Amino acid sequence: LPLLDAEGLDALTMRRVAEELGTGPASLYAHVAHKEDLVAALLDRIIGELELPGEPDSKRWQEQVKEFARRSRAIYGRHADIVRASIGSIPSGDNALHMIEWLLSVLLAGGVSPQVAAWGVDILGLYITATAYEESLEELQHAGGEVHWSRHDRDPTTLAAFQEEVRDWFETLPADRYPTLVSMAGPLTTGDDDERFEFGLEVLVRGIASTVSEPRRKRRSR
Amino acid sequence: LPLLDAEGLDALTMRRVAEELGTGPASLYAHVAHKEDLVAALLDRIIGELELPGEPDSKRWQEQVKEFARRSRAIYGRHADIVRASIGSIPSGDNALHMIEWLLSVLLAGGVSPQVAAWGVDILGLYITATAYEESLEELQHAGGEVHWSRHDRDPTTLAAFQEEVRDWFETLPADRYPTLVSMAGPLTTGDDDERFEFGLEVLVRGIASTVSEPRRKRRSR
DNA sequence: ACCTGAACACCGTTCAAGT
DNA sequence: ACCTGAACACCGTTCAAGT
Repeated sequence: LPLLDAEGLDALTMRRVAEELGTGPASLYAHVAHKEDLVAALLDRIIGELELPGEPDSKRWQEQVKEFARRSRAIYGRHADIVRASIGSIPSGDNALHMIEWLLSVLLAGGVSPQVAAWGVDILGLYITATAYEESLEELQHAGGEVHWSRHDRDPTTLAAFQEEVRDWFETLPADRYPTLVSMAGPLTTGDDDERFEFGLEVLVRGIASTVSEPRRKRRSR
Repeated sequence: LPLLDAEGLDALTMRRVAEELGTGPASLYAHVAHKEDLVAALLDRIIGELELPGEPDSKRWQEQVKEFARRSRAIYGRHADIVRASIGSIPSGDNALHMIEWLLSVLLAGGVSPQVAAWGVDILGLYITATAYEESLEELQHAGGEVHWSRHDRDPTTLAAFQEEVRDWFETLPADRYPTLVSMAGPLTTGDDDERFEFGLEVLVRGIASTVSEPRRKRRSR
């Protein structure tokens, strides 16, 4: 885990792990069948860090789903690009199952149909992991041949400078071929990762909520 | 390209490509700076296969966005797991820029705000590539040490058998720990890739459309 | 400008042999 | 049951040397 956090998934080779443990690479195969096994175990360990945001509450289901997504993203963000290992696999560890169990029951509590809840879990998971993976790539720092992860040196100054650079690039594209791209250089480079993540979350939750038929409003609430 | 299509991105090593071209791996570095360059060129070549679904039409923008997504998915599906190379990078090839230009103008034609259009392109791209990547992993076939890609041998019988297997697995989970998972075994294993893709697309387009304030309906149309 | 052979510094995994 | 050294069959990239 320390090796992963410091240098990322690519540095997590059987040889480096073995070295860290003071042994040779072949010895690891007494404990795991493949490298994949080792990474899957590490991933479930990390998913276990997630604290689910309370009991399903039908009145707050949309906020609960969002809070779940935010926490998931934060945890992946803390562990380099481990999330890459979770893309395209239904995680089946104990911690992952608890997570899915919780998310399903929140959606059901919200009045979402079983089919939409099932597929909704899929698409929310896809969104969270794909976003976290993209963001993990931004954190990658090459320094003297070594690769380092760092979530917090993206200070506002650096981000602003980077966005300005990209905006300039958009603005200098040939306006006859890409008129919209050129004119949208501003919006295209607006917003940090947090804002973008919230936007996508809002789109997804609204889309899922739109499948729920509004219950008749009570004459007097309370 | 034939090597990619037949054996996938992992088989696309500098050595194999060189062999295919009747030369040695070092010779490739006279034409590309890194392997990444080669893969990026291949990716833009493939994005070029996409036929954009006509001029932006404000009355059909939602259907146009969906059709664009379907075609993108289909093209990635035809080329093994090349889409993996596009995750987490803003593709900047000529063909990719045209694609973004078109999608932005469709969203704007639909009355979506510039900011939502910009972020909407992001999230739609994320959805398409992440889905296509997940699906590409399903197509992977190991045969005698060799890896093969095949989109069409997922016949309905095989799919049904696979879904039944997963459903049985869900149903045999401990019901006291995972009550919802067990009771939802049915919905969780319902639907093929096409249905799931359409569902996610519907959710996203509804979510984006929900940001557009409905224009006053004309008293008499036509 | 383009190509080459040979090498460097790595990989995941296997396997016979040990304790 | 667990561990080991050595090897196998690979990687991407570099570099001096060639045309």
